Amino acid sequence: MYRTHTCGELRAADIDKTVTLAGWVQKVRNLGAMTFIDLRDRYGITQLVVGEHAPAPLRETAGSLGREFVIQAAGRVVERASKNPKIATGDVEIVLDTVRVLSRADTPPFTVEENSDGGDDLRMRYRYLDLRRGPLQRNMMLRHRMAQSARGFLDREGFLEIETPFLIKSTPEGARDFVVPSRMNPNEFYALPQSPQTFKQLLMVAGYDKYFQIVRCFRDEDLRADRQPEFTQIDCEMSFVEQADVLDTFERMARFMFGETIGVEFGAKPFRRMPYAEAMARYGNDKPDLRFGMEIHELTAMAKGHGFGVFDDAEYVGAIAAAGCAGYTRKQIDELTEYVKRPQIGAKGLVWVRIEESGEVKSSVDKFYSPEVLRGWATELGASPGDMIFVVSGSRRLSLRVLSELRLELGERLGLRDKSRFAPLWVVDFPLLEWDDETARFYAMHHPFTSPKPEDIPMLDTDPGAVRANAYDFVVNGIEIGGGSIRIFDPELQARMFDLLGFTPEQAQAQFGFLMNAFRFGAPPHGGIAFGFDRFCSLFGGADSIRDYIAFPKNNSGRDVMIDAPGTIDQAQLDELFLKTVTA
RNA sequence: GGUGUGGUAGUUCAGUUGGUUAGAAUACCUGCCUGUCACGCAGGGGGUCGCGGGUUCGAGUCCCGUCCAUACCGCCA
Repeated sequence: MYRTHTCGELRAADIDKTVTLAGWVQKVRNLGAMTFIDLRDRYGITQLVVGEHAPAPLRETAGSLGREFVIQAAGRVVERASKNPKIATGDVEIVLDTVRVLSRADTPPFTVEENSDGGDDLRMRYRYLDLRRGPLQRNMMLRHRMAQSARGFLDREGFLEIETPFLIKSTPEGARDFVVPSRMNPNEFYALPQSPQTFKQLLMVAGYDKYFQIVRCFRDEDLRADRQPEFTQIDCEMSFVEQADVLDTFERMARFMFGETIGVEFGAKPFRRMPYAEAMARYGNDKPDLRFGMEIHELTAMAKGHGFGVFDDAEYVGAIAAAGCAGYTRKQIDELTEYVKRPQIGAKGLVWVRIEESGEVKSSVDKFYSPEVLRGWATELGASPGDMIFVVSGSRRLSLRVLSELRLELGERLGLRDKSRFAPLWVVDFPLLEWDDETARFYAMHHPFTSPKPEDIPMLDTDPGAVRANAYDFVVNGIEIGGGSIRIFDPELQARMFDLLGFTPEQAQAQFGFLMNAFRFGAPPHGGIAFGFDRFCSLFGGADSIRDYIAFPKNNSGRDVMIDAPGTIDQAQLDELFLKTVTA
């Protein structure tokens, strides 16, 4: 037996016990006659001490220990002369009788401590050392607890966890696929799933009316702080449900996970449900951050006809009111202007209206607008003395985008985006289709299996762009955590959808024939949802990046810098995969 | 594919207008130290200034190219 206790469990009650610990040496403090050793494992840190009366070999071994050596140390638990309230085991220490080096270690490239001195790239290359650190270990434990809590909830609700294949078929729609060559089928390729979407629908046809899977998904697209090429979804599907049933079930799951893993409760009131159109109009965004107000108000009618050409010619004029920001200096306003004029956002300019504490209004457009008109804007926005109004104009689409970015930036600057607060909501009634100018066709906003709202079905022929879908997103703090829909289960309607999306019947049959065929053998009404589990974890952990919630993530270029993947393969492997048809 | 930021000691960074032998902290090594827990004190070693080219009497510093990292835009049904 290598140990009797972990490095995190000894307390004052254990005093006088003889114990054996094993772990990694975090730090050696040699004071001459006595040596202190911080011994770490994933449960905590325990201080070991070798005193002046210890035998010479023991003192020698203790003095020779380096960072990250793995040792086994035995001794007696004693009360500390000076306690350390910063660690859980800080009341006690172990007076060593023996210490054995189980494994030596090179000097680590960065300090393996709570706050490492290493940069991101280096920590990624030595991820196994980074994972020894408290912050990463706590992230991994949070992730584990969240997975267990979701699994437990779904199990109790009668969901079956069923695995679906990773080697499937490539589809041209949606994200790029990772492809895998097939040795036994020369010049043919599997694709890794972007999601188990079609399989879970087939499971519904098969009668497994409540399915879930905590499953890896793959998308060969560019990365972000919150996007990895392989990521994990809590993927769920239910039969004989309407949208309200799905939202109810997974709202309960979310509440359960919040409560059980981070102790956050939301009270009895259901999560807010906001139509997509309302989210766009009030927040300029389909995933609004509801931790703060500062809503967008349209001023188009009020702003036109006063001789200010920029607004007169604009399709849309809109504004937000920043509470308490009337004191913003010219420099601060310029900064914000520059911020929204960056190419990523694309504003042409930013008009400001200052409402002084005295009630007097001042603006960058005083030449065109009387104080009465500007006060009218303030009333529309609900702005009070001491507030600053920012006005943006242009196309509706661009203006809302600018106002959305500006709102989030101001929220950030004003400290309104508190990571310890959570504002969940359901965004519902997404458009079914999105027009793409470049290819001059409609694309499914969610995916081609999403059902239109029954009352909008007549518009499929007259105005497809206006058709709303039975699709919903779960949004928390401006982050899309989950999304799903009620699916089409009528083969006729599904065929019509493919037609709208520009598929010929042959193409539809070739791509998705297996699903449409299945629907001909008794498909139940069904729908579901998938949660981005990595994002869920980083949200709970209060982080912006999902990387520190994934044990072995990829870097910005999709590389694993630790194992140096992807890499080339040798010619023999290539030959086996590709040359059979050529040589046959 | 695009834009911004960065690349200097093992590590994190500073480095002025282009000018002597490129610095600090930390880590590492040696010595001293009986209550440390960011231990302390004294000393020491450690540099292809990402790479390639150019301008210049002279380049860490300026220019061009390139690679890498990172944030974002495009993209992500």
